[in-house]
Amino acid sequence: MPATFKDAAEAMLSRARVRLTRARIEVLAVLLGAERALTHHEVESRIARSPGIDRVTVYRVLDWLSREGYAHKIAGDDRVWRYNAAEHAHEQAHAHFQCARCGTVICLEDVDEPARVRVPRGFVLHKVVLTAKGFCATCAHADAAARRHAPRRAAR
Amino acid sequence: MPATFKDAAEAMLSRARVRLTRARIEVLAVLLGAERALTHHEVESRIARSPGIDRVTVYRVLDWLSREGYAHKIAGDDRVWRYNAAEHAHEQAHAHFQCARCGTVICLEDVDEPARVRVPRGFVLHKVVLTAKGFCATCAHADAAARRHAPRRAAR
DNA sequence: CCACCCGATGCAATAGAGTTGCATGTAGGA
DNA sequence: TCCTACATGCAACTCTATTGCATCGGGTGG
Repeated sequence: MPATFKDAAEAMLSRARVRLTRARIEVLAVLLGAERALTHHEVESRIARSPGIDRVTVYRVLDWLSREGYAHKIAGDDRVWRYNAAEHAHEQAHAHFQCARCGTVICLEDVDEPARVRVPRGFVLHKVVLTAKGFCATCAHADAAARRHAPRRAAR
Repeated sequence: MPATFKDAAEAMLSRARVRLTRARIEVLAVLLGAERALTHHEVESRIARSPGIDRVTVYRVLDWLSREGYAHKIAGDDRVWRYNAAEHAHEQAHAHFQCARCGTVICLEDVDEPARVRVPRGFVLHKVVLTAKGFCATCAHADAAARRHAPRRAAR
């Protein structure tokens, strides 16, 4: 992890009323340096080197980052939270791709439009989330290979 | 739970190569009689009366129902699976509303269009899921009331 | 109509993500 | 520099869901 991410993280967090702690800087730096959304576990292991920050602290920092708007908290189909740095404040058409095989989550950029949604009477709509599901490149290859060896057994 | 749901469940499951067991009928009947997606826990307690079916069996039956296409398995933000009977085989623009306060999930009918999504090279897109987030009617009321009493403290 | 077989079930133990309570440490303002 | 509110470490805990294994039973072949 280049020092630049740590610097960037520090710069992002340098605001009044925000406590600049090592844990926050390190975690945000990890998120900034990631090419995809990371799970708590992944964040933890990418911090590993250096004195080490407690599991629980990482949970709390991730939670704090998402509450404060520095990160997005994404629920996957595997019941695991994933986080990514909220670089571009894409408030509107927010979309993610989720691999049905390995769980990988990435942010999608090319999204046409949010699509209008009507909710029942009395309900309040806050936002609409688009989730694309399928296989990531790695898993698409693996799946294709598996099918070649056992063409009868389709990969669910 | 009217007997009609149980009958309907039994009719749906009466197919060759499908074992018609009490657990499957009861669980599917519960889903058919539900006005919204139910958690495993809710399904279990709605079955409660009558001899009682094991927790694990309910898990396995729900899983089986979703694998066989009789139900949809929905991942919520609270790390709890919710299931609803797959009455109309809405393969395309599938949309759910999810309450950010109580977790309630319902199926949405009024959805404009699936919205085109482009995925990175090598990725395979299976389907696009629309998730609307906000407050259900009950929680919208509760939130409004809470704001009146403590207007400074916005609901998260 | 009955016996047999494979899939379904019950029960207990286990897995794994995330949370909470409490004592201690520390960032940052006065 | 001192103080205080907030952040952290540690351990115990919650909760949903899964797995192993012995037993049961639905439904089909004979």
